[in-house]
Amino acid sequence: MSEPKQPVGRPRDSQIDHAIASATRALLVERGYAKLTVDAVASRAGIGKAAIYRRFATKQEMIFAATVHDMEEQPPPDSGSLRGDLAAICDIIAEQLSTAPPDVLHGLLADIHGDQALGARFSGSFIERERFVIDTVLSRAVERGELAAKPDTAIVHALLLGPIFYWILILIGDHGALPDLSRTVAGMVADTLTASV
Amino acid sequence: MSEPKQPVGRPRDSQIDHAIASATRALLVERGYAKLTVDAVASRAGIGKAAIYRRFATKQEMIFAATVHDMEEQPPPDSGSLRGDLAAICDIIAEQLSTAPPDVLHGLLADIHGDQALGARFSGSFIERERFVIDTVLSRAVERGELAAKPDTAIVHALLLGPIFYWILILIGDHGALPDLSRTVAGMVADTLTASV
Amino acid sequence: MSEPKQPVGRPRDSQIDHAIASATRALLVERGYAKLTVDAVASRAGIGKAAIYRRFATKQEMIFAATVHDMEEQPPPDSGSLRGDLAAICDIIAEQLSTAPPDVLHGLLADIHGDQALGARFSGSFIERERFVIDTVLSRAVERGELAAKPDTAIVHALLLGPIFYWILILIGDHGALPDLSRTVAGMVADTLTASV
Amino acid sequence: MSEPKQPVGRPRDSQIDHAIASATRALLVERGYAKLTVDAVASRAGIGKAAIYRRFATKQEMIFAATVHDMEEQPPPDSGSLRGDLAAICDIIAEQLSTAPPDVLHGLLADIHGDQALGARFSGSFIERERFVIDTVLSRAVERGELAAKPDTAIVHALLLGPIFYWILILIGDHGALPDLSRTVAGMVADTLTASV
DNA sequence: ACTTAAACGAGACGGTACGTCCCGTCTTTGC
DNA sequence: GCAAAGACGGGACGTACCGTCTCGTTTAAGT
Repeated sequence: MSEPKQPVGRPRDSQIDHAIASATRALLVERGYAKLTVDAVASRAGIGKAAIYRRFATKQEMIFAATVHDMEEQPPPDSGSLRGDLAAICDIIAEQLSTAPPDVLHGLLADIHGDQALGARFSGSFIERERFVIDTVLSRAVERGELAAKPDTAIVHALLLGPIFYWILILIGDHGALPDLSRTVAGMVADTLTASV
Repeated sequence: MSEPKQPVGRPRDSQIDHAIASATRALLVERGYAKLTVDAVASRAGIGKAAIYRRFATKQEMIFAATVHDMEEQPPPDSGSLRGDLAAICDIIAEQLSTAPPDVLHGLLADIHGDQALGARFSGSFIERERFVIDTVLSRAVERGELAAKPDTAIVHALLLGPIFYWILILIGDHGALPDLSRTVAGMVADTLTASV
Repeated sequence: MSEPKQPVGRPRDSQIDHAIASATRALLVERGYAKLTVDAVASRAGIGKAAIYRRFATKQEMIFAATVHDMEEQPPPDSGSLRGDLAAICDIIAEQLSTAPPDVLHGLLADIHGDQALGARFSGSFIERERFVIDTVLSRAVERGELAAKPDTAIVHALLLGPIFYWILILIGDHGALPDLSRTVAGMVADTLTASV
Repeated sequence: MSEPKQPVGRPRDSQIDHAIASATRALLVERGYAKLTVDAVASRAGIGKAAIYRRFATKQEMIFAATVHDMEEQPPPDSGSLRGDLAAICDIIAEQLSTAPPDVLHGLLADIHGDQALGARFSGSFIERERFVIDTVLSRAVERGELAAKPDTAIVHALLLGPIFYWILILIGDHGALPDLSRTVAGMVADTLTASV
């Protein structure tokens, strides 16, 4: 009846999972996305290539796991006001996007949307996580009476994070301007939502 | 003294330029960005690889030329109101982004930002064009008295187009919802700008 | 002082020895020497790879044990005449070589002579056995008065078995012609030896 | 009607054919058959691996071409007597086999007989060449009246070269004894053939 | 019965080579 | 004197196999 799936044979070495992720991240920073090779990751991690391909079907999945998948979950902010919550969400995203080398972001997104399976996993992890955070914040605003009705989460999602992504990914704008942009976006979206009550 | 570059020898065949661009676009649609090879483009176009590399330094430049570069210039809209102009800008962008396969957009962006020269060309063509369009629209709004002062064009750029790009590139959202999103974004930005007077 | 190596712990399972040898032979026939893998042998035998490497240092030793080593010893023939004895020796060898797939013989020989230890074992088992058989037959011929002096065993060995091996291993000749070849070789060598008296 | 197959495109560089063969032979001598890698051959030859795999489907075909296929043709000896001709044939073969590293011979033979296509090519080159040489020598002996009828070439082939191959490949006998063995074999076969008149 | 120590099936591990693919360049022949 | 055809050096990919190494379990011999 139960399916505890007690595994036979030698179990996977979880240290190797970490070693792969670490080596991948280090090499992404050192050499950039385009120059990253699986052999280099294996060599840096002190393991064999087979150990990588036993875990990931392709190089892209490995990178995905080492970056997007391993991002720690962020609990929804709770500042007491919708505007404050939205600003916090923007700040966190801006912070996360700023720390990654810019070509990694593009390479990663290109790979994600060039592979059916990865696209689904991306939606299921990062996108879904953001959706949940925004949804929670909006629900609290409704409870507080700031909003009369909960608006479409997906639309708010795009309105809120779109400008941040665009600034970093497309305009390659000054990162120093990001806090200002965050506040502007958050305020604009908050005003729009409360006004439509 | 003059440099009209009077060409010696057989001139380049302009039909080949078109054949390359056509073959590239066709293969991008058929196979996707990741599976596009220069050999395949040459074969499909019925030409030799040398003819491609005589025109473009890299595969990325070829794709760039066949996609971004060939986008026709759009004059700034002039609907009479800021809100209408912004909505028109959003609609045009949404339309252009919708026609391309999504993985091509990501691949292209990744290549653009992975190559110094292409990045500059992209800024000089697409980005600069949008900047000019938005700047013109904002200036007209100031003349009309809709705005007290012309706000930072780059910020408006991000606020306006960010959500559209995010919807299409990151969320892979329903294209049917794009007109609504365009109107929402344009209204929101217009309200924010006029309110801050 | 004594070294009976009284074993502690679980004793080796002799059924596994047979399972390995059987699986090895079966896979050699089914897939050929080049395609034989240790994993396949283990899988076919229903055992783990460790059980194989506990018994044999290398894949080559395993194959060697499953083929050469298991050949039963043949007592020297005693037909009453040198010619008859030599023909019997040829027939037995031809019979043994015919049963094995030809690529196995070559693979085995290559491995044997590519590995010091295996080469010595091969010399000590197969070669030495043949040498002894031929030596015995020649000695009996001397006793019988068929030969005046015992000729160099190694030379006779080569003269006698060389053509058989060559026919099977190099020419990949018709096996139906082997009895004829055996008789021809035996007669020729016998004549040569007796003529040189 | 004609099929001169006038090739389009850049022709193969015949220097590369030689470079591959030379590098292969050099590395076979330096490292032995088992340690030969395609990458090492490419590196030594100063070429890319693709240039090798454009010419040969597998590593084995490459080695085959560099060794067996490139052996210069030897015209049939014509010493004036059957015995002399046979001895010459034996001497040439013994000489050729002696110069090659022993593990190369075994590895080569194993590969040849482990691959259908290579086996056929081997028969068509080396084996056929020897067959022709022996056939010519036997025909001349018939013309000279040394032989009443031409015996089966394949049988003579095996009788003549078998002992030489066996001595070198199986017995790993002393190479110093080869001239003696050659003479013994040639005399024995010549006697047998002439006696059966 | 209980301990002990090795053997066992399963399969992960480091390493090495394979054969494939593609990029951007170079070299022919033909129009 | 350019164009197609395609060979070239280089380099990464993903696969396969070897011989080793854990795991948790089983089996006998010695207590």
